[in-house]
Amino acid sequence: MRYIRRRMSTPESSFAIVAEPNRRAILTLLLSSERSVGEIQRELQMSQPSVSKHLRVLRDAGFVEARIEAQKRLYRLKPEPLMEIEAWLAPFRRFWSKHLDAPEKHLDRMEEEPHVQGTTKEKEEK
Amino acid sequence: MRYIRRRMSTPESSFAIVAEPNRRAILTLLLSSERSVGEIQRELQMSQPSVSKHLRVLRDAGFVEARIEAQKRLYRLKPEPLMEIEAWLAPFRRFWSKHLDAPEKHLDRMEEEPHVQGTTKEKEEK
DNA sequence: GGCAAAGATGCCTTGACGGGCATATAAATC
DNA sequence: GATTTATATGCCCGTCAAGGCATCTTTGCC
Repeated sequence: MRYIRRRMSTPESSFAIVAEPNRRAILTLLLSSERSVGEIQRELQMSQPSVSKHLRVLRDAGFVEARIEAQKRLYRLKPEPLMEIEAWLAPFRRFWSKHLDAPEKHLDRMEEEPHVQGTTKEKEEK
Repeated sequence: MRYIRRRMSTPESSFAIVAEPNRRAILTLLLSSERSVGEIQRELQMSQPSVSKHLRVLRDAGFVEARIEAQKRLYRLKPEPLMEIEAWLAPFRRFWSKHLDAPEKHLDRMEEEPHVQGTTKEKEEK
């Protein structure tokens, strides 16, 4: 009984995984409790194959893990990948906690120097 | 002198923006101080057009703002979009702080029930 | 005005990803 | 073993984003 190690997506891509709206929805769902594919499908109104595929991606990336119960697969959250994202954000948190104390400073400066909204003269729309 | 409002990407997509590695690199760079396109280009070893394009995306999404100095454009961070991401993560933080206190629980259960690593019998590689 | 430096855009090509649909697998039941 | 329920995969297609390269703008300077 040998286990083939599933290719884990590089830590790098944790962000890419979460970039998909349906996947975020799934993760949020799992926050309250583990769920079967069918339950997720119903609650999020997506097709079964779609749910399975997203779960596959999430599992490969370590965001979730599954447990078998009869024909069902019960998926639940795993914390690590999201913690990586947290970790990346940490330095920024320090940054903005500094800047949000005095947001006026920001705004003020904004008005003086005409805010760069694109260098080329703005074309209508587009 | 009318300002055309630039289409801001929906809050939704903040995640997608950060999913791009080069953009994350740029944001991290800007953490220490504002920078010109040329500086970013050199420090990150990317082509100038690429840098400009990413900055454009970042600016449209509100991650950065620019300031003019001579022919240069000095870009600097804006906190809001990253804070949105933080906000989304918050509920999960609560989740895992619960689960990491006793990670053994996790692991133990894992060993009893054979961990589902894909339902179909694993094929070599692939 | 003409030139140079610094950026911004446009166009094209390529590759990755997500959805739909059909189908293969798994597990339980009779 | 056949059938049913619950999932996982394969395949095809359309879309969209990123990089490369060439080119247009902007701004400063002479």
